[in-house]
Amino acid sequence: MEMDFALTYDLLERLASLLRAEERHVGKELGVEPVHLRALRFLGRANRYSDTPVAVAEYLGLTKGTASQTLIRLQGKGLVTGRPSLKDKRKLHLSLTKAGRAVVSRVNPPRAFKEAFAASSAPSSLDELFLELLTTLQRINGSKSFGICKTCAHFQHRGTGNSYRCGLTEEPLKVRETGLICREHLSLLNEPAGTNDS
Amino acid sequence: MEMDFALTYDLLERLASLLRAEERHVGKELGVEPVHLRALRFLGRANRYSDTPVAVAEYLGLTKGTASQTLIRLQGKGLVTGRPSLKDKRKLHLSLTKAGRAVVSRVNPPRAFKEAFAASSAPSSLDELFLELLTTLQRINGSKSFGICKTCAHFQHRGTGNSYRCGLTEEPLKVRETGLICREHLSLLNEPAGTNDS
DNA sequence: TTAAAAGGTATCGACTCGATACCTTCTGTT
DNA sequence: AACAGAAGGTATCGAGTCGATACCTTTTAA
Repeated sequence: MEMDFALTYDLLERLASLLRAEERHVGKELGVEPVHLRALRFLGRANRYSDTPVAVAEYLGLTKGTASQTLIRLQGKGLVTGRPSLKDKRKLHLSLTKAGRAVVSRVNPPRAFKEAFAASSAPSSLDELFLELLTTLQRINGSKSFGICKTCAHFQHRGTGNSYRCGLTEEPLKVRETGLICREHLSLLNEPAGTNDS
Repeated sequence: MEMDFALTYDLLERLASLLRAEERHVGKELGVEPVHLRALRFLGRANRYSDTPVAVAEYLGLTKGTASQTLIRLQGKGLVTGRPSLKDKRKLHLSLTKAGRAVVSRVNPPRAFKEAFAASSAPSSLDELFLELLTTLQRINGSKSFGICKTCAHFQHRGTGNSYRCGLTEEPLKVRETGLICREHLSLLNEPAGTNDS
C-alpha cells in the first residue's frame, strides 16, 4: 500500500521542533543549554561502559571534541563530575552530581509532554498520536498551530467550483494556496469551547 | 490503563536526536546549518500571510531577532529573497530562490527516513513502530543502537537467581545495571542475518 | 491625535559545533 | 619485545546560533 510517510515526517518534525523549544525554555530557567539537558539525561542512564565523553558524543551525534568541551562546561557548573578510570588510564568516567540529578529530575519527564500524553485518547495510528500530541503541546505552550489553510476554521468554500476564501482576511484564495501553512490557522477540532467565559 | 509514556518519550527523543544528526549531516554537504534547512522547508510551504521573518520565528520557536539574523544570512547565500510588502510597509515577504528550492528538494523528504519507513513491517503497537524506525535509522546512519543492557545480544542470565553478566566483557552485572544504556549494545532483533555475504 | 502594538534590524556576549592538531595510553602485529 | 596504529581526551580557532536589549518605522487602537 502507498505510504504517506511525508505526512508522518512532517508531524514528527514539528513535534521535534516543539521538543527543542521546550528544551530551550526549560533550560533557560535552569541556566543550561539544550544540549546540556540531553547530555545529563544520558549520563543519568549510562552504564559503566558508557559514562565517558566519547559515548556522550556518539549518543548525541557530536564529535568528541565538541562533547568534551560541553562536558567540561558541565563540570564547571557543578552538574557533572569525572574521575579517571583505574583500568584504562585514557578513560574518564562521568557521573551526575547531586545538582545534576536535580536538574534531570526537574526536566525528566517533561511536564508538557506528560500532560499531552495523558490527554491523548487511545490513538489508532502513528499519525493520530502525533497529531494529538502536537495539538496538545501547542496549546500548552501557547504556540500557534501552523496548520494548513484548508483545515482552518476561517476557511470558506463558496459555491460548487474551486472558489475559496479566508474568513479572517476576507480575501479569495487560489487553489494551491489552500494547501500551504498559515500562521493564523485556527484548528477546527480544539477550540470549539465557544465564548462562554464566566 | 497505565500509560508508559516515559518509554514512548525516550523513543521519541532518540528519534529526534537522529533527525537532528541527519539534518546536520545533510546540511554540512550543502554548506548550511540545520536551522537553515528548517527555515527553508517552512518558507517553501508558507502562504502569503506567513512568509515573513516573524512567522519563521514563531514556527521555529525563536525570537524575531534570531530569525531575522538567520534569514539575512540565507539571503546572503542566495537561497532566499525578500521583497517589502506593498500593503504593509513594515512587512517583508520572503520566498525561496531557485537555489533555495533546489536545497529543499534535495533534503525533503529525507532519504533515510523514507527508507526506514518503507522497511518497517506491520507493527502491533506504536512503541514497536517507533522502535523499528529507530533501529532502521540507526543502521542506515551507521550509528550505534544504545539500547538497554538487558536487551542486548551479549547479555547472559546465569542460574535461577539474579546472576547476570555481559558476554562481551565477561564481567558480572548488578541488577540495576541491567536497565542502563550501553554503547556496546547489540540488538537481538536486527542482526540475525548471519554471515551469508556474496 | 496620540499611545501602544507590531514588524524588522543591529549589536553584544555566551555557547555550540566541526576541524585540526596534539597529547597519552592501550592494542595488535610482527 | 618493539613499534605502529587505534582509541580516548583536551585545546584552540572560526563560523554560526541564540536570547537580550535597544532602536527604528509603520500600523492600529483608544
